[in-house]
Amino acid sequence: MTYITWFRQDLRLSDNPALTHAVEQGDIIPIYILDDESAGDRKIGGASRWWLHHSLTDLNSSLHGHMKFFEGDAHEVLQKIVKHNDIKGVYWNRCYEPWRIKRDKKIKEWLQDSNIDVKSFNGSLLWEPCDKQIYKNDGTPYRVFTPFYRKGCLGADPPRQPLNRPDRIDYADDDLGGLKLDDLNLTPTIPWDTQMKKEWKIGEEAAYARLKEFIKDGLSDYKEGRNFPAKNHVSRLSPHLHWGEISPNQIWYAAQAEGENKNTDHFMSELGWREFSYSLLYHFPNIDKKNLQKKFNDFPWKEDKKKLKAWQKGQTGYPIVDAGMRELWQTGYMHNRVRMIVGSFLVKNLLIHWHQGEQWFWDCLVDADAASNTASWQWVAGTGADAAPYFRIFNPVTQGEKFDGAGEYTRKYVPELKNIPDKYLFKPWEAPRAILQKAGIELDKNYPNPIVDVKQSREQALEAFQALKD
DNA sequence: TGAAATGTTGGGGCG
DNA sequence: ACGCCCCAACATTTC
Repeated sequence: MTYITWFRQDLRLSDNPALTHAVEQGDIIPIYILDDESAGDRKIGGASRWWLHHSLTDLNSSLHGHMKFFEGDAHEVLQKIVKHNDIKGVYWNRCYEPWRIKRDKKIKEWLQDSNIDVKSFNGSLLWEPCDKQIYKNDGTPYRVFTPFYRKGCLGADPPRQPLNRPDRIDYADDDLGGLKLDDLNLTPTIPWDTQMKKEWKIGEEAAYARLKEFIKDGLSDYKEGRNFPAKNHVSRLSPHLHWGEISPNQIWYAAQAEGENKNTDHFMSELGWREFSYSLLYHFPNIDKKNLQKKFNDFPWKEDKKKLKAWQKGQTGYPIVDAGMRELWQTGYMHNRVRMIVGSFLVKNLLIHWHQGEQWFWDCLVDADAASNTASWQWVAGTGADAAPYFRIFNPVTQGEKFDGAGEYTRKYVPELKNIPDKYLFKPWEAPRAILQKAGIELDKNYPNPIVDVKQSREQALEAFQALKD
């Protein structure tokens, strides 16, 4: 009896309901399908492919090299597998991107019609968006985070306790063929991943170690510390969580075990934001393209390729913005506080459409996630559910001074400003000539002048937003 | 999970 | 001692 475990966004052995179910049935064949064909314009981005490669390497090694790799339309791939092999069942953990829901539904129906046992499980969310417990009393989904989380999530049945890793896994002899992992061509042809390699430890064991380390070093001052990008007080679990190297259930209960206080509560509510994003994507499947608040549809966004490029490359002349964008480029990650700052800058100072930012993040982030990325960009743009109000515009100078006062983070990623005094670090254009000279800075030579005036562009944005209301 | 403008308060300098 | 002004510090309002 042979059962297929189809790994997708659940690249782990512990707390994996589909895997646990499969090994209880009999011998398994673990498979992974790189399905760019069904993904439309949501093909996995560059940095994410890099992560995926290493995560699959790790998982395959935990599976003693038994993983089979495929590429192409998942439905067709599975049809071929089933045709040439005696498969009794196919199991997976659910994904929630609209294109995956559509695809998986078709596959499920076809397998049922073919009399092959098929089951899907919840392996990625604490509360699934289809759970009627987390709808409002009137039967519609929440559009505001706080009641969604407090009343909806916390009022519902608690999340599943994490499952143990299966004691033993029996592998079926198979004749599937399939590709080698390297054949999926997930790693870059030009070596832009040198720094990323140094930055991350990838895989299930590394994810769990990161969780333990965060709980030991970061959680106790999470609520305040999470705002300071130079501090080590955020979990950095997002890529592990996106790829399912660790489950939200494992994180949830590990945090809860530390006892209730403002820090654990706040950290757990951040998992709640992830749930909220998934709920929004599920109920508003166009969220990656359409403004949730329709009144923004007529907003006069600017087309400005040059400024967009300057933003992408970290050459805006605003040091905290540039530091963030360079962190992203070099490491595939950006600290949350800085994500808000660079997002606000793109949308509200450059007046460039949030789609542009979202797409850049999609390609550059190792934690790029259709739900979190689109919901968060809509949030920062003010177009989304429970969004930052349109008039909330971050001042990159003030934010830098407030959250990176000593400049440790900014100087790390913008080393050309290493020697400028703190007083001028976030506004070098205001520094007296002598100070710039002493610090070895020549504006527009080795560090740009601001590409936009924040005060003026802020007023312009407020005016444009105001016009929408009228 | 803002920022800037505006309003309020209270301490200290000073005639 | 007192009133007046200044202004920093804090609070509130507005965008």
